[in-house]
Order: sequence, then C-alpha cells, then structure tokens
Amino acid sequence: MSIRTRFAPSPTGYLHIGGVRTALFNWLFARRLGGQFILRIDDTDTERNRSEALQPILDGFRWLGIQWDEGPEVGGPYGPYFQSQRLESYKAAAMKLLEGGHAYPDYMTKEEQDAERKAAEAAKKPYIHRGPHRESSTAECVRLYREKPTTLRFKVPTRRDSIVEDLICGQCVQKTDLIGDPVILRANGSPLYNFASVIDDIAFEITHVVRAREHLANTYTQVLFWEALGAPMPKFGHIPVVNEPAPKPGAKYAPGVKPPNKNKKLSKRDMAKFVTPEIKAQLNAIGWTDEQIAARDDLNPATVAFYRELGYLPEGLINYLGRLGWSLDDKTEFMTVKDMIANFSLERVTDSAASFDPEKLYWLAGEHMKQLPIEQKIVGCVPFLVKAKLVTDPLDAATSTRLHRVVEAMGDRLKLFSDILLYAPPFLKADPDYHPEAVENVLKKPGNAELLREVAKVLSACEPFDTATTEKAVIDFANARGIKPGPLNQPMRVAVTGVSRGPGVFETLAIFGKDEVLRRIELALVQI
RNA sequence: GGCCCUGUCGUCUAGCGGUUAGGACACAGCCCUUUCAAGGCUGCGACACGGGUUCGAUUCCCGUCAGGGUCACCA
Repeated sequence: MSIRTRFAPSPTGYLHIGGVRTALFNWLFARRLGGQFILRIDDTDTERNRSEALQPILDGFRWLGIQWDEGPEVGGPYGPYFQSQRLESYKAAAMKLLEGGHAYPDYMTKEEQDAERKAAEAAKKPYIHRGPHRESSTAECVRLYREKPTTLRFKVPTRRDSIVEDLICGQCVQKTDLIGDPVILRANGSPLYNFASVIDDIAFEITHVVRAREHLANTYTQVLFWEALGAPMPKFGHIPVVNEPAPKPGAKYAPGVKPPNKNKKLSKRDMAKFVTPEIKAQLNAIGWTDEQIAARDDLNPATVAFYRELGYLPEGLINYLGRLGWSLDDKTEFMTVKDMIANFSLERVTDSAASFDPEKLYWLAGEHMKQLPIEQKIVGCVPFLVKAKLVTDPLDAATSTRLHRVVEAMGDRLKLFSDILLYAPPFLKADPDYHPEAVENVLKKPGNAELLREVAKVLSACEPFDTATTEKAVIDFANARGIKPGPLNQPMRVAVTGVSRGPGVFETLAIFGKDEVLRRIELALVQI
C-alpha cells in the first residue's frame, strides 16, 4: 500500500513557519517512501473569503517547492479537498456511529454543561461528561435523534486504555475513563474538527498522520473513532512544536515589549512583537514604508512571506526547517531538498520542542546562495533593484552586463537577494554619491589626494584594464615609491564608488573600465 | 487541579552503559585582507536535581523540580 500523508491548514491568509515545518515533514516522509502528500483545507469554521485567505498559503508552498499531489487546484481522486464540501460525509459517518451504538443524542444545553464543569472544577475533580442517554438502547437513541435532532456525542468505551502507537513518542496510553464523551455533530449537523479530521483521514486513506505534538491528547479520542468505524488505523507521528527564539543575551527591549520566550510556541499573533526596530529598518532598507509594513500583518518573522520578501532562498528555509527537530547525523547541516528526501525518517525526529533561531536560518540561506549559479542570483536580485528604481525590467544589454559583473564581484557577500542593495547601487548610478564619512576618513587623509593623482596616471597606462594588470601596476607603483600597496585600496575604492565598503578594489576598477575610473577619480579630487 | 509529553553548551543537535561528551549557529580572539564578506585556526560554553540498578551512568528505573500540551458544541 502506498504511503499517504497530509497537511490540513485552515485558510488564515498566511503561511506560518511552524505549519510549514509540519507540512515539510509530511512531504519529506511521503517523498522518501514514494507516497503521496495531500493538502486538505480545514475551512468548516471560517467566515472569511476562502480563496483569498487560501492563496497566500498555496503561494507559500509553491515558492518553497513543496508540491502537493492532491488538494486545491490540483484535484485528485479522493476530492473534494475542502472540508466545507464534505459535510455530508461527516453526517453519514456520525449516523453510522449512532446506528452502530457508538453515539447518542445529548439534549443537555451548553449552560447546563458549563454548570457541571464548574462544579467539578470547584470540587477539584476532572470533568468527564457522560450524557443521560448514554445508556439508552441503540434503537432508542436512533428514535430520539430522528424525532428531535440534537447534539450527537460519541460513546467513549469505559474501563480500558486508549493506546496511541506513535512513531516519535512511542506508545502513549490514556485511560478512557478520563476521556469525556466528545460531541461529534452539533445540533445543526456541522461536525467538530476532531471528528471531521478522522473521517477525512479515513476517506483519503491516510496512512501516516504526522502533526504537531499538541494534537497528541486529541488522538486518544480519535483512535476510538477509528475503532468504532472499523477503519484501518493509520500510524501516528506527533512532532514537537516550534518555539519562539531564545532572547539574545544582553538584548534590550522597549518598555512594554515582552522579550521572546523560548518555551512558548511560535505563534503569528505573538510574533508581531518581533517586528522590532531592527526588523523594520531591514524592511525599510529594501523599500518598504512603515505604512506598507503595518498594512501587511503577515510581514513578521513567524511567516514564510517575511523571508520571501527579504530575498531568502527557499532552499535555505527548507534546509533550516528540516534541521529543526530532525537531524541526519552528528554533523550534517547543509542539505539540499534531495538530500533530505533521500534520508528523512520519523525515527530521527527529536523528542523535545525546538526554538526557532533566525540567525542560523540566515547562515543557511547564505550557504545555499553560495551554491546558486550566477544567472539565477541575478534573476533573484532584479526585483529588489527594480523596486529601488535602480534598474528597469527587462534590463538593457549594458545594465545586464554590468549587473552580471557586480554580482560576480560580490561573491559570497550576497546571502539574501536583497543584499544586492548593499553593494550594487554605486555601480548602477551615473555618478558616485560621496559618503561624507568616507570622504572625511579616507579621501581627506593627508597625502591621499596626491597619491590618487599618481595612481590615476599609473592606471591610465594600464592595458588591458583588467584585475591582474591594474593590481600589478599599483603594486609596482607602491614598490617604486617605497610604500605599502595596501593603503592605496581605500582611497581608490572611495574615489570610484563614493563608499568605503565594496567588493575587491581591482574588481571594482575593472567593472567601471579605464575611462570611467579616471573620470571618477577626477570627481573625487574635487571633493577634497 | 487531573491526565499526557519533554528536559545535553545561549540556540539547533550527536550520543542509545565505559567518549578528553562530538558537530553547527551565535559570541570572543588570532591569521588572511588596511573595506565588507568568505575562508583558516583558537577559545568560551552543556548532560536540571536527588535517589537507586550496575564494577561503571548523560544513557536504564524511581522521585523532585522546571517547561509544554490537553481537559470545548475552536481548528
């Protein structure tokens, strides 16, 4: 039998990092074993415009390269894949349980039940709900329900254990006497999540239910559904949750802002607090205004959209999330999706919750960027340059050549696509913007003006005007003058680019070409 | 509160009775480079605590403590 896993998001309008990790494990597991990964949409309780709220989730998965074999937009033989379109099947299953003596109508109102619950709490006793008709005959229950439909409850068997065989947690046991009879159908006929989920898993022939640890407690109830329905039990894997980052030692937080808590589950709502001044500055630097940031409530470090907007490589995010709670061995950190698919196993998923570390994610994103062919780096960078109005898309031939050389010269300095804005602007503007600090600290240093004039002469004699030739010429010049060549680098860099940071200085000169370099040195001399 | 789950450097993790407790991120220093990255080297830094079992416990058992989850007509 083929392996079938699933991920069941609610259409919330954003794709949460923790959810992606769960989906990723499901996907990797299915791919590893040659099975199918299904996307099911849990939309029974949503008032919102579903397609609008669903789209960001599908976009996110597509961007990450997590393809679903069945589900929205791709369909599949077990459809529909929206719970809102499967309501009849839940009712039918509930009727089957009713007629099989596994369910009973419960006319107790919510208020009455709340009162019982409170009384139990006051008595410091667990509240285990058992409805009055629990002991009525099956025929009587069916008759009552037909006559006067109401809330339908599952009859939890007594005096035994509910056992969950979990691939990650091992065998987990709960006494059924501690499980209250759960509502499976509301009076209006709509199902509850815990029940609908099982009916779908049966209908979709899910073989492995891999989901967050917080569902483990639900599972004791759910396995009873599977039993009562006589359906084959899937295997379970309850993966530990993803927690908030640990606060940086010595980090300061604005008054009223709670620091992150590494013991707390990473949630989108709470993560809004991590749109710190630093994060905001990061977004500002790539062209987002404060108003735009405020308008995009999914633009925070708990969502996939955030990393996409900042130009993270999806491969880096996949690698990071895959390593969060799972490891291949004692040293492997860098992995391609292929590596992960070839090696993933639930046995090697950790037992304990892991806290999300944005810095390690950043590092891994950079490691993956190193591997990316230059043409693809350029493709990824262009949107950021367009947004910054430094280029227009499509690029003209001259800009395209220039950009290629800039990205090449940047080398490993490019970790995120948005990093292009840290280095490329001086190369794409007609004239250098001389940074006052650079002018002050470098150009105006005594003697540098004279040196620049001499270097200009040396450079003007270079033929061809490439990295090796200019470098040799400058070193020869320094040797002839009896000075060290190193100190000439910064004056040259600032003269030509206006800033004191950039790729190697001789690469920089080569990108501009002789005439432009000489012209820019003249401009620089005027600054002094 | 009941029940369930979890506890190795700040963080992610390796370990599955005998290891100088390994790797990675971060941090610090040095080298390279008078930029910034990358790279190389070095350092800092952990088995929550207390009992057992054992010749020997990070590892197995029990307890304590701590954290989390769940006890819904939410998903």
